[in-house]
Amino acid sequence: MIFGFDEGELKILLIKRKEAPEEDKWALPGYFVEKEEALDAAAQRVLRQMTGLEDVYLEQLATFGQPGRHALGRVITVAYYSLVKIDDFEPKAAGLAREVTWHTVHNLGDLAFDHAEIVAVALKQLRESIRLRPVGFELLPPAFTLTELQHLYEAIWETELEKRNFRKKILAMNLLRDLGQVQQNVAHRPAKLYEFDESRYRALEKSGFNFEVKENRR
Amino acid sequence: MIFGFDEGELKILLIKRKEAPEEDKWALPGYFVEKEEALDAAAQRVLRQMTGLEDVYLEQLATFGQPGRHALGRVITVAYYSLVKIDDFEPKAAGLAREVTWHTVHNLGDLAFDHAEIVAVALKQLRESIRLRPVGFELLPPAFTLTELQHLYEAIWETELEKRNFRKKILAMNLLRDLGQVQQNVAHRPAKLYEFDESRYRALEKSGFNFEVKENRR
DNA sequence: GCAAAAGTGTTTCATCTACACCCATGT
DNA sequence: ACATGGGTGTAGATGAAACACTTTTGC
Repeated sequence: MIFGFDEGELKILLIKRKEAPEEDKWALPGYFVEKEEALDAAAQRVLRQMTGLEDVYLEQLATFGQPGRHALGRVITVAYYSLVKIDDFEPKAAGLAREVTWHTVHNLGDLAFDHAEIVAVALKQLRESIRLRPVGFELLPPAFTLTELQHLYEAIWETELEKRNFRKKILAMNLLRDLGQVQQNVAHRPAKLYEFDESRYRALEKSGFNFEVKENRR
Repeated sequence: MIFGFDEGELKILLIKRKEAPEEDKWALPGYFVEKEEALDAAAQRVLRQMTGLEDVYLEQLATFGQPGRHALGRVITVAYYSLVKIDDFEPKAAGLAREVTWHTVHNLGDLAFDHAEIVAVALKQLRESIRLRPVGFELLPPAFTLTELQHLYEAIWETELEKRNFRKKILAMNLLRDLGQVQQNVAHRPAKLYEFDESRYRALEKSGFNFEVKENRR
């Protein structure tokens, strides 16, 4: 699964299959693991083939192996999900795909095979994951505003957060570096741009710090 | 992986292999998935064959598929872990096993294949899991004391907790039912026995309650 | 009566929550 | 000058942390 964030919405990259079974249905991108290939390497390879991206956040999710989940025989899927910065690439149809596009993650409609279930599991994990680890930043451009970050959490949690407390909480963690720059050409007071300070996070983590964002609803 | 809790220690059930490769090394119990068997069903089957137990907590952990991790060919392992009440059964050697015994989970020594890595991943997940969900009770007998529960957390987290605050926190959740019974034949004031009220937990969960045990070190 | 663990209350401090107004920019 | 979102401070409530002593049993 490839997650992205754009226009305030959590998106997922789907392909429209050009082959049976499940021809013309939307499906998760994926392909077979090679004979002597590690699972992580296979996930990275498929991701690279789909997006051209390397060095992105990639994590194993779960393995799905119900008999009968694929019409042509027993297929066991080791699902991975990755978080990408959505404007780092332009989706192009290739391989199994007739079309490749971003879909808003809520209301995906029917998906091929058991892919709806896989997406549901991924979403559940993603929601937990952004709460307890600073992975949300993987979905944002290198420089972002606090409001963008808040909208990211709101999109993933499907909730609205209280602005002042969210900002206070995030800034109090001391993990964002103020870039000294502001937005350009916006018809309102321009917001400050920040970047995530990964090295500081690693240092704090070692000394027992725990990242946590509370779900402080509005 | 089969976790148990006994004598204040977190234990794991290991088999001593009676066949090459890795003969006579301690290994995680496991076996092949059948041709038309679901993964969950296979995990349950292996667990039943090892312990005779059914209806226990069982959860998929992760999938391990490095080429070369098994000497005789490519083996991909879908690891599950289960939490059992340790005195519900007596381990008996069978199948691949020359011996089957409980081992204290810290300082396991060398394990067969990459099983040490699998145990490490499981431990990490178990630590998170007992913090955020009431799964610790799966490791305790149906009636337990608060001190036993505390020792369970201490064993899994490898830390010491502050007694009063731990008890206050746990009791405040209102998830334990006082059985009105006390320990028998102990050379000190007998402790009250409690049971976990699962139906109350399910109800609270639906109305937005989140189980969480803080790591309040002593 | 002594050893051993069970059980309990309160104060202090930190964090969370709720809330309303001024600021900087483009048009 | 107005519309738009950016940005901030504080008081009150809540929860966490730290602390020592009394109780009940077996021997």
